[in-house]
This record gives sequence, structure tokens and C-alpha cells, in this order.
Amino acid sequence: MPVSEKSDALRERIRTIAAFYHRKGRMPSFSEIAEMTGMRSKNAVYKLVNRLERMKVLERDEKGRLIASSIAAPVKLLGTVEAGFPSPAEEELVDTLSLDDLLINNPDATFLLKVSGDSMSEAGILPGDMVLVERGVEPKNGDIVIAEVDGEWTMKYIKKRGEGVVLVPANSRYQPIRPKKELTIAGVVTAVVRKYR
Amino acid sequence: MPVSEKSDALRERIRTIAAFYHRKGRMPSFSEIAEMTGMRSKNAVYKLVNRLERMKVLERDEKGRLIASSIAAPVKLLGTVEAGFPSPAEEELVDTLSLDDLLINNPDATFLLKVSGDSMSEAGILPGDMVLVERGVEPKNGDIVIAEVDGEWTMKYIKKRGEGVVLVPANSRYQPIRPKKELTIAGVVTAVVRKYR
DNA sequence: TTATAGAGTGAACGAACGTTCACTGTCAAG
DNA sequence: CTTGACAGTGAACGTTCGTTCACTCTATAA
Repeated sequence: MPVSEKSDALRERIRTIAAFYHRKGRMPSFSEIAEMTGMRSKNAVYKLVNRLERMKVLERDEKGRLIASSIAAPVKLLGTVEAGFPSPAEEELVDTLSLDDLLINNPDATFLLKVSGDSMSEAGILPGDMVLVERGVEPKNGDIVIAEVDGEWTMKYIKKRGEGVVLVPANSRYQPIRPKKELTIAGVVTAVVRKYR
Repeated sequence: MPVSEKSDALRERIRTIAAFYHRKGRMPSFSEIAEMTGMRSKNAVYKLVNRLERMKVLERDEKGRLIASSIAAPVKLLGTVEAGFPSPAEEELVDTLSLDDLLINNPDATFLLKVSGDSMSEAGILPGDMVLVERGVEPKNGDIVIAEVDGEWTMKYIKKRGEGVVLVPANSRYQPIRPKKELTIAGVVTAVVRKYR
């Protein structure tokens, strides 16, 4: 049997398992895999899972159960726009990852805010975009922060000038803000997401 | 006992379960919940889970096992930037969601491409950003597409003019492209993500 | 043709699973 | 003081789990 056919059948089974995970929100049991792939013996699944584990396609916990790992990552990471798309033959070589894992460092401290206003438009943050904001991290010079200054919430670059702090918009039609009395930094913008359709 | 205290203890247990999920990649069993919360009876967990299920905090499959649902969503959705942040008291009221579910319609057909070049910078897509591209969907007028035109891959707006098609950049320093012989649409840009830190 | 490795079958095993039952405190309302 | 609701205990249940063993079938290699 040629290698490519064998590999095709294997990939189809991996896709079946991944589809189960995305449909049900948990990994299948061995019996469920047997049912889906048409196997009539759990031992066939057992050997299949061991092979996939050796290939680093699947992971298991200490009790032998499957856990969601790279197979659960929904999106495949390719190169650059110039590189275009790979052919189906080389598609299996690309890495997959989860946007959650990619963009979120600390789930408990991270919030999603919708952007209104165009004060950061020259930084590529447009009205209607969403920003991921992480609480409780120390803002560094040049970070984009969510701040409450003089009673109003805004999103700006933070620039430290000597002992003072200036909030700088990314839009030449707005002026930098020098907080008069109070300045509360609610969080640091760690990512921007924009959904088209 | 005041309601708020009861609610605090309950929330702490929900957090414990969610933390297990994010740490291990699967939902805990009843025994594991008992161990984590200090309970010595699985039945106490059984009643707890039933209560949380009635509150729509947890979900279970047909075999009684916990499945990852809203508790697994890593990020909390708040209002707008102007609204600022809610107080910890009202924090429990916000919705949580997963960026994967939010941005990805069809996991199998969606890829992540890194942007190089500034031809879409006026649309808020900067070099170094990543775009989610979905294959196999029909591009509508005004969509941003990844296209191979005359042997090169580019990202542009697609405008349909009568019978022809024009690829329009979002940067006044570049010219629209009228494909001479070949035009292959590889996919439609469904979302943009930018990671700051 | 014979040997061999790979993939699947089918039955059995102990462990872990969710579930149920009867029971024990504890605290607040009557 | 009594009662009832609530949270948790501890043991038992039937089921499902992953695992193991012995075996069959088939296709390739010697």
C-alpha cells in the first residue's frame, strides 16, 4: 500500500475526531471513536490512539483519556500574504493554534471592550473594533491603555515624561491629555480584533 | 446567611472548575471537583453540579459528563470604552465568549495569514497584523480578499464593475489593479487580529 | 510458498464514572 | 422548642471507561 493512501485514511480519522470535539465541546471516548470510524473493536481504537499520540497529534491525561490539545485548535497558521496558500498536499504540515491561546495571557484578568470614537484610528484601531484589555499589569511607556481621567474613560497611548504622564491619541485632530487631578489606569490593551463577516 | 456570602462561595467554586479546564484542557470529573473543593462526598458535587446546571453555568452531555461551554470561554465581554470597567460586584453579570467562536465560522476552511506591506493600512490593517481568511466563500462587493493576480499574491478590496473586477488597495499611494489575464480568489478576509504584548 | 508485520476482532478485567439512597448536622423561620 | 430546608457524608449501584490478551485476516517481503 502506498504511503499516501495510508496517510489519507489516517488524516480522515483525525478530522473525524476533531469534528467531534468542535461539535460536542469535549473529546470522544474510545467507544465513540470506534462508532464514528466504523471500527467494531475498542482495541483498534486503542492502537490508533497510541499511534496518533506517538505522532504528537493527540494527547492524553494520566488516566488515559483524550484531552483537547493541538487537535482542538481551530485555525491553521500559514505564512505571509505574499506566500499565498499552500496546496492541500502540504496543508497537513502547517501548525494549528487557538486564537484564545494566542491572544489571551491571563483569562481571568482580560476583558473585551468595543471601541467607539476615532482617537486611535491612526494606530489601526477603528470604531467598532474590539480590544482585549488586561487588568493588573504595569503599563510600559508607549502602551495603549484604558484610562479614567477627570471622570471620563478613554483609550490612548501612555507616555511617561519625567515624573508626569501624558495620554497621547493616535489621531492628529485630537490633543494629548495631561491629567489634571486623577488618572486611573484600568488596563493595558493587549490585542485588537476586528470582525468583517 | 446573607445571599452575597453564599454567592461568593459558589463563585469561588465555579472559578475552581474553570481554572481546572484552562489548566488541563478538559472538564473535571465529579471526584476531581470533590478533591479540589475539599468535599468528601461525590454526592455533594452531584448536587452542586445540578444547581449550577439549573443556573446555566454548566452543561452536561447525555452521559452526565460535564462539557466545556460558557465556563470555558476565556474572555468577558463588556460594553464600550466609554463605559469603562464594571465593579467586581457587577462583574458576574457580563457574558463570556471565546474568540475562536466569535471570529471563526468554519474552522476547516479558515487560515491565519501574516500581513506584510502597507497596501491596506488605511483600512486599519497594518504590517505585522494577522488576518483570518476563509476559503470557499463567494466574495461580495467590497470584501477584502486574498487574490493571486498575474502570479503574485495580494490582499485588496474587491470591487465588481459591471462584468469586470477591480482590486482596490486602501492606501492612496497604490493604484487599483485590473487583472490582465488570471485572477484567483484564494479566500475572503473575515477578521483582523493584532497582538501588542 | 512461506514468513512477517500491520490492522482489526471480540471477550474479559479492574478502575473510574455518574447516580441514588439513607443519614447527619446546622441554621433560620415558625 | 420545633420544624423544615439546605449542605454535606458515606456507602452502594450499574454503567462506561481505558486496557490487555489471544486470535484472524490480508498484503508485502524474502
